[in-house]
Amino acid sequence: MVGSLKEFLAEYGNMLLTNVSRSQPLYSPDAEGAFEAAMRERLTKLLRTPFPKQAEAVLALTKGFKVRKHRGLFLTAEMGTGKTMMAISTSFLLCPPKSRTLIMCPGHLVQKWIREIKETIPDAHVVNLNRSGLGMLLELKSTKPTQREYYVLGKEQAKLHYARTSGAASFQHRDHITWTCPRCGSTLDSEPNVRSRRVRCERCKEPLWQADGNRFRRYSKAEYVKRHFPRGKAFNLFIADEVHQYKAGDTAQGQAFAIFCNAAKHTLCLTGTLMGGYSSGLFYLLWRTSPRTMSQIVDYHSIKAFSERYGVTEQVIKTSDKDGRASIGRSSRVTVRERPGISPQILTDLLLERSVFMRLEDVADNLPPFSEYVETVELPSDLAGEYGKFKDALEGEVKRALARGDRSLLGAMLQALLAYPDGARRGEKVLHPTTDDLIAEAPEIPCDVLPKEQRLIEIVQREKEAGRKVLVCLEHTGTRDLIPDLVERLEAAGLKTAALRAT
DNA sequence: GTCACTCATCGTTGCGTTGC
DNA sequence: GCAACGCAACGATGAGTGAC
Repeated sequence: MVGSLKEFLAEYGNMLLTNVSRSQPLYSPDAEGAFEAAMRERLTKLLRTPFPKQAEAVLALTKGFKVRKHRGLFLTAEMGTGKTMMAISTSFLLCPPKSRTLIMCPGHLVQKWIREIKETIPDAHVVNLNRSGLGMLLELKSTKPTQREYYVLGKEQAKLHYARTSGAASFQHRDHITWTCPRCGSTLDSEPNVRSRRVRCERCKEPLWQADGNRFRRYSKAEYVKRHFPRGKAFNLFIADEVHQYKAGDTAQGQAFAIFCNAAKHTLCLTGTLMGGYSSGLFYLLWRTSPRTMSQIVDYHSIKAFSERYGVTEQVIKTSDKDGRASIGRSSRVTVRERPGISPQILTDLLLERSVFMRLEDVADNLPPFSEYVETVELPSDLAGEYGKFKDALEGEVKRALARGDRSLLGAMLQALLAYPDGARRGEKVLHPTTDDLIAEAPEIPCDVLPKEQRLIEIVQREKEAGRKVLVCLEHTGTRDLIPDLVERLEAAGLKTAALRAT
């Protein structure tokens, strides 16, 4: 195990240096040639131009697809660097004027993608696929692109399918139920497990499940693309936003990602956190975006072998004496599990070749100055006293509950202790989540303006005098709802305030 | 019969989306 | 607005299977 970056570099630095110096980067900002010049010229046709560092990332990705003929590439960039802008610009350079690009993203980002495409690509035809029904896909199937077409789809809409119900015939007897195959009439041992699409009659292989017409009547868009669109030709480019959310092998989202990778000629994966600490998190993403390379390294069904090669595994051997009637024996059980940690070799073997990494610092020159600091404010003495008593009472109750194996108070304790300092004038009560018994109580503290609120008002007034607007984010906006109290005090101080709620 | 291995299942907390 | 659902991430356990 490696503790710090210093230790990491001490252990792996030489190996990394050797491998990196051996590899020839496909794109270098200091050695641009005719290809880059032509692409830079084409970038000027966009409605808004990428920042210089963003343009370099776009050129590198485009070159990876066009020159090195990669099928899938990764853009791993920190929040705020402009992943959306870079992906849209890449699609502009990569795809012909009559082309189709599919974007899968979290549902709340669909409108943002649509807006940014319209602001960036001249004469783009943008379609919101994140609606129920397959109408748009049916139309796509029978037509060819007439311009640069973009289809934006939320990951939930991509995966959601109809519900399944039993396809077996059931017979109610006086005191029990029996099931039979609807095709051959064979008697079944039990009701079929409809969660598995593989459940079939053992005798005639008839599927023993069917669509449940009494629930949501819908069809997964990914499944439709898989069944009705040509492999590798349905879309010129598939952009998977927040791709780390699709890393699992057999979840519905992971399957949808795999289907769209297969349906498109190229796949561009966007994320801020490509590696979540475990090597296995990259296994299916790499298999689905670079199947040819991965097939030379490890079998699709050998995620464990991949973890052993590129990650950290722990082997636990449990032994126990196990005498038989006429023998003396010892049995052991070995379990191998993956632990956090990734070999740097994964960078040189798989990632450097097909990734662009970008940090916020890289585009910092084009962004307004930014700094973060913590402003600490003391609790008023009466509130501090009550907070201490409340905390002690809660801790005692939680310890007693934990001794009984009841962990349900932990969340309540955390939220109550976080909320009381800001909501002191309302008091705080903690009830048991299941029994509703009163666990602990903190009194209301009458206070016109809390010190923290006063400090916030001073900061907002200072910004206002400098001609700047202020965005204030706070927690506890649901059951406790601290927003009205804060708005009231800001307005009393002569500040114009608007509450922006999620719904 | 033993062993190594895979697969399925359960339970937990928190978050977000969908359907009603 | 609420319930249901899906997902991540982890640990634990038991059933089933094939090689030896």
